[in-house]
Amino acid sequence: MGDPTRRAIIACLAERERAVGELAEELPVSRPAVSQHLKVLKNAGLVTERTAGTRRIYRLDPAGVAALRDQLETFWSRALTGYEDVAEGRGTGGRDQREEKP
Amino acid sequence: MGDPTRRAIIACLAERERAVGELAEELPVSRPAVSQHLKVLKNAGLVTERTAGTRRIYRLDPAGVAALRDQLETFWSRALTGYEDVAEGRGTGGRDQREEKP
DNA sequence: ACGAACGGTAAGCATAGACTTACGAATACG
DNA sequence: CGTATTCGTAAGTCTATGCTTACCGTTCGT
Repeated sequence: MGDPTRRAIIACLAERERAVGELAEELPVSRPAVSQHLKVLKNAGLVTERTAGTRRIYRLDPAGVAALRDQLETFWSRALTGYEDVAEGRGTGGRDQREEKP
Repeated sequence: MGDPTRRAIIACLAERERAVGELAEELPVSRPAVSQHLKVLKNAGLVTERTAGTRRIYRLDPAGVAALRDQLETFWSRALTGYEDVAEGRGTGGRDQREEKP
């Protein structure tokens, strides 16, 4: 979604890959909060995880980012050109799953 | 924001301009809810208002839509190419005012 | 001029979700 | 082995905000 913290995380990871603790240091929120955001972003296919010792390095997934970018582009371009049959119920994207089933 | 009802309104208005009541008929929410969304969208510069008798016809504002589309495009493209200095505090866009001052 | 249609606003409620503290699991290190 | 580091998860709180009902103003029709 359009949460500021979420966007900040994206921006930080755009700069370079980071561990969870590193992200938490640069952001005004606690480390668990960052962890939760990363979980969502991972489920959305926007970031990938890499384990290095006790640390988890997170990295943007170019494919996922490009996919989301294209879906947004499609939606807003259709809004401009006048087409429809989009966003009637499921939302903008198919890339919307939220949680792994517990 | 990324609210489903908000997107549905955008999609409806992309098809053709509509009055408030018309939108409320096609959506699963009440008329005042639509009215509130339209207020936000108007403040965001995404729709324009036209009075026709007792009815208010709403229409997408191509300029505003294009502006938002470009800002999103910029943000996500930077995420892909690796740049930063975006979304550090104010959010993605300057086009973020929420309410007219009371 | 009176009633009806249309729509914006206020007030209140309820749910989503973002955050924090507390705890447990996994790995590195002496 | 025992301790420290790093991180994920659970539980609970709190705020933002999307929706509804109720009310009022404005415009049109007869």
